[in-house]
Amino acid sequence: MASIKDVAAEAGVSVATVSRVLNDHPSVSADARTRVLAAVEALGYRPNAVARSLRTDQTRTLGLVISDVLNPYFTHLARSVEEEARALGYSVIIGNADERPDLQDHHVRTLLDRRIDGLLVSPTDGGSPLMLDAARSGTPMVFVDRWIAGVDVPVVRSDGRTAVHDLVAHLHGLGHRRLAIIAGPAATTTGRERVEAFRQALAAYGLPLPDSHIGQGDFQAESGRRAMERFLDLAEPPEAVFAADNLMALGALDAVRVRGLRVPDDIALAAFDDIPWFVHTDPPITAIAQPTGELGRAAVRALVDRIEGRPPESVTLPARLVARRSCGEPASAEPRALRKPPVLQEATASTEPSPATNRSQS
Amino acid sequence: MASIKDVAAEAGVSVATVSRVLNDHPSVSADARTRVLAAVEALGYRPNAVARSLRTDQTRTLGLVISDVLNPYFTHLARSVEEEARALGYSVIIGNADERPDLQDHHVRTLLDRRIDGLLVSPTDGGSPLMLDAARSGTPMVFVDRWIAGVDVPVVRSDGRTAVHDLVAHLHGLGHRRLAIIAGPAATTTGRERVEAFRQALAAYGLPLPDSHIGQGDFQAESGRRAMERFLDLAEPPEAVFAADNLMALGALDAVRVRGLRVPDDIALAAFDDIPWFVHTDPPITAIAQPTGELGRAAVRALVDRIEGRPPESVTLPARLVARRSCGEPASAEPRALRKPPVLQEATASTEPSPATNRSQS
DNA sequence: CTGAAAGCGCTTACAG
DNA sequence: CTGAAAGCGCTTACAG
Repeated sequence: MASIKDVAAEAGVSVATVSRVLNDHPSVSADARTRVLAAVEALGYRPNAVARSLRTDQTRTLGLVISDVLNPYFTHLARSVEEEARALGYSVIIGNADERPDLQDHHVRTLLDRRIDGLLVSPTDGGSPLMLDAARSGTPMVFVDRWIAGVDVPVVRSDGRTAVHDLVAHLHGLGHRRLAIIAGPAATTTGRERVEAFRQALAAYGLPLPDSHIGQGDFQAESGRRAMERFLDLAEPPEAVFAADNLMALGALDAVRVRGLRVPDDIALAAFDDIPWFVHTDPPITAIAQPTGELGRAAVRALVDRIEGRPPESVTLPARLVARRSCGEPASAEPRALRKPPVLQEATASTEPSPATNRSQS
Repeated sequence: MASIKDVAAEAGVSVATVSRVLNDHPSVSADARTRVLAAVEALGYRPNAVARSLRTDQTRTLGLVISDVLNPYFTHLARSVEEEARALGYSVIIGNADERPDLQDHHVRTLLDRRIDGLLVSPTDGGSPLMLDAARSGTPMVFVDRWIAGVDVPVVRSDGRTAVHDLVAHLHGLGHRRLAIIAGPAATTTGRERVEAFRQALAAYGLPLPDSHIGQGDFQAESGRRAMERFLDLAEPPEAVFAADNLMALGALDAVRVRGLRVPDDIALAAFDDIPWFVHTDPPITAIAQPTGELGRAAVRALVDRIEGRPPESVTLPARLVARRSCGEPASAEPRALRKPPVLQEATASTEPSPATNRSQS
């Protein structure tokens, strides 16, 4: 592979001049420039990014550590992150933690070793020493979706509180009184918050949330399945179950089906996180939708602000309830306004209609 | 951030000794080793991977350029690639081409600039000059899923021919005679092959495949939707439609639903690529399943063989038909053997039951 | 406008 | 077993 020396030799100039041409430095003669460019062309020369990074101490690369690539919510997030990063001249390296703190640490370490310019993370847990060190030692960092309390890192997330209240109102309106939740890990902010919001909303209706109606999940399908099985084994099973993420909802749906029962006839089901497939499941699933694409883009902007010395902004965007058919909604409840099928919007559009945003300084 | 010099100073040895300890070089005294290790610990030192790569001319990184991250098939593939790579001591950087040749080139270029040790690609098109150059210039490379003819690059893929024949037999057995296909781009091998296999299978039954029954898609949902609309507009619409990938099937399902029609009552639908959600759609979708995880792992092994100087092997694995309910199968046709819900197997297991494999030298 | 030189943080023959 | 030194491919003050 041709190096800058080869180019310099071919063009009859010094490597310094070649470097200047390559970096658009103003003080290069037109003549030198054309000769260098010709040499670059002739040799098919491409600068070695590794060498450049070593010298400049920047990689123009962002690290993104997500909790689970197989979760469409995070896939969507990752995609929007990469798009925005590319628009700003950065590459992104994705690390998949698979909801495992050890794997998360592995990726953080690898990313740090590669000297990425900044780190975007959606932590799987309350923060390993490594993660905390990274945050404190000044590595530019931004939390997306989930965050860790007590560290001075901007957070870009969506607030599902209002939407959860809307959901409970919706369930109540449909006549459901015995409500249950399949929660995410208590070590994650989203795991805790969704249960809290649910509990508060129930309280507003004077409804109880007994421990037997809180299933402990880990955001993965299998745990949703187990939690739903336990609910169904109860002497008096819940009438409606709210799964704190889409994969647990899928597992729960499985559990219901395996018993030969039906959603929503035998039990209602709703999920946090809306994904294209929820339109097509049997029945279509009522869910709380986050502005995922906008979240990813805002996170990148915050991180790049931080990297480039501008004050980064924490951002909180609202989530919203999308009522479909899995809670026993009457046929008319299917949102006719969404006739343009969401799968296509989500899967092919690079920008969602941007929702009203609440921004708050970090 | 502490450098090797700081460690050397702290330990009272030369940087060469520090380097030897870090790289497990045998000729280091026990004493020096302990002092170095202590210094590393004390300073929280982590070797700079950028500097190491520049010096050793290897990054221990693989590039993976996939056609579309939002496609669960590729997400699954990417995950298994990362797992196997990690097991072999490599990192992987994923580039999402979004089925766009220009974006694909962007990622290949970026990856090459970073001097990744090898490249795994599932080409979106017939091969840009850049891609061809890379292949010919000796960059270790392996094609996964899709490939480009005429270049000497090992291919790891699955052969769907038999499964497509099985599908046609299945459709024929259910009484369908007017069959149609939503094809992938002719510029991709999988796009062409699936149509070819379908055409041959139809011929075996003496069934025609008129041009009006070949919808041209691009592997994305929107194109499946449009193709299905055109089929439904036909004076005599097909009785069964085979979508050449899962996203186009989803789009097609949408188109059917929007017209107020039902699958399979009004029209049967089958898809290439099986994904966890197909179990839960309404109706559950009959699909051709690839051994995706095994494909990803085999591709990594082939690439690493190539990188480390061993002869790489092309691998072809069989795909298989999974009959469900979307083609008008009788209720008993739902695979009871699969009672353990596929969503959980796919989403949480890291290894599928390994299918019989056909291996052929590249 | 241009080039010689230093240096980024490592690894690795070479000499001892 | 150990260290001094060269060098990987760049960029960038510094001097001219």
